Amino acid sequence: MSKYIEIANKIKKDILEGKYLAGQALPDQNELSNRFKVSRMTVQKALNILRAENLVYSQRGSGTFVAKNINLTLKNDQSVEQYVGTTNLLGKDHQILSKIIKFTIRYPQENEQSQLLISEDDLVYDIIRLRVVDKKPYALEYTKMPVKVIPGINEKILQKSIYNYIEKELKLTVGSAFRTIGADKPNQADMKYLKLSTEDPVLEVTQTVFLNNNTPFEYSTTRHPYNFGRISVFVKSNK
Amino acid sequence: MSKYIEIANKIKKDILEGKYLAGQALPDQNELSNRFKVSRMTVQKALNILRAENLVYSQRGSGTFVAKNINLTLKNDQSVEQYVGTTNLLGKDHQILSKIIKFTIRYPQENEQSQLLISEDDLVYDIIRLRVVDKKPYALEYTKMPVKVIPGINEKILQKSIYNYIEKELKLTVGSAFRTIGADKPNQADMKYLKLSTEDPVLEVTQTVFLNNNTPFEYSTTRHPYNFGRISVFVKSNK
DNA sequence: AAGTGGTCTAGACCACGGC
DNA sequence: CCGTGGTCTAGACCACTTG
Repeated sequence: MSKYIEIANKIKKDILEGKYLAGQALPDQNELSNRFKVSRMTVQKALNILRAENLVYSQRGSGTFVAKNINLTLKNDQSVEQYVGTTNLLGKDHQILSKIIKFTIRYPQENEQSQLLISEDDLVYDIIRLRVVDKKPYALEYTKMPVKVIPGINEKILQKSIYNYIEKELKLTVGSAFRTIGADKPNQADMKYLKLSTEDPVLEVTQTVFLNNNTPFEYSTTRHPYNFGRISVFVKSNK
Repeated sequence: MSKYIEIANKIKKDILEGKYLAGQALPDQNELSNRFKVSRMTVQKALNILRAENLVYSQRGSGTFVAKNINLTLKNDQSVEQYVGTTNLLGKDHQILSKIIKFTIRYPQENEQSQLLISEDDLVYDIIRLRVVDKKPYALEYTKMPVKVIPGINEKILQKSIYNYIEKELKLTVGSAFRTIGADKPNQADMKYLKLSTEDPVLEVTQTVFLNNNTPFEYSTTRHPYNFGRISVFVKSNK
């Protein structure tokens, strides 16, 4: 592992253990470069990571300080990956089942072609799954994936986790996701599978998910019962 | 301005102008450092910016390539700041009005103290505003702000934009925000002010917003009619 | 004035991909 | 093998804050 990542992790550990308290200054960069026996540039690369994670912030002429709101930042650590992979999100304490409502392979529609950057000849999986957590309906998922990017999907995989298959079996890495979130009235399918009445709102998340190399591999819409929980997002200004 | 930012902007401009097409390789780092007459480290700092913005991605041994999905990335450029400031979000083409439903100053509740990192003696504004866009109710906003961080709020400011006041008058910079998003049934106030019926869902966004130096200055809940639009988020994996 | 972080250099070595 | 990006150095200068 690179030095700067190790240093970032050490400092991070110190912060989480309370060695440096919220709002306090870290040792200055010269001190850190002496302590870790590296050049100052390397220290700065380490601090860059912590700054990007919002654990610390720096003020020229003054110092580098532990963020005043580390607690929130920690919540966010989960939520960056949160929506990518329902199975991972919920941990081991819960019983997660998937009922496959539809599973076919077909040619893509126009909007699917443009979202997944594929041509009309490239086949896509068309998947509808009901996700059930602790015997309560949790989400109704409409997923499209290009076969050539994610080969070998079958019912057995769909019953477990597509994301585990992608990362563990295909050895691909999930990179980023573009999501839009909205509220909606329940439709017929929602009421049937999520067991909602006409007055129960639905939280809908539509996303395109990309691999590390920027290839889109999933275009999906997920509809949740309104009281399933909330979606967390941490947004950094780019100024 | 620093060299690496100027270089990042130049390359960005080239990409946006289509000089380098989606998926194509950029000139390699040595070439760029010759072309811009800077060291390779400086080129790399420039590329770091573009990578963070998801405009390009690099593959060791192979090259640096323009992202295949620049279009989405551009949408995201708006949405990073999207929820911070309704007025800015919607641009000049629309008529935006704010009706002040409540505006008082009081001592904070416990959850407000912990969200805003203030003590029980620090006063907060307690603001409720109805936001109206093109004569249609757009949002019902419940805002709490610490008086000592954002001094001088008055009704005139509330009728326009709090964020303009913070950035232009107080010369403070908005840094980041932590948001949670959920769907809910409408309550009495929603139905009255947003003109909803009992079957119309509400999209609720609760957020804590921070200044550049990590000081929280806003803790708010905003409730939108379900068909007002959607919230966009771009999420990068941190692996 | 002293101490802090931010930028920049010129060169080195390494890890990886593709030929 | 060569060309690519990734890391790292030792030192320099600058910008800013604080006493």
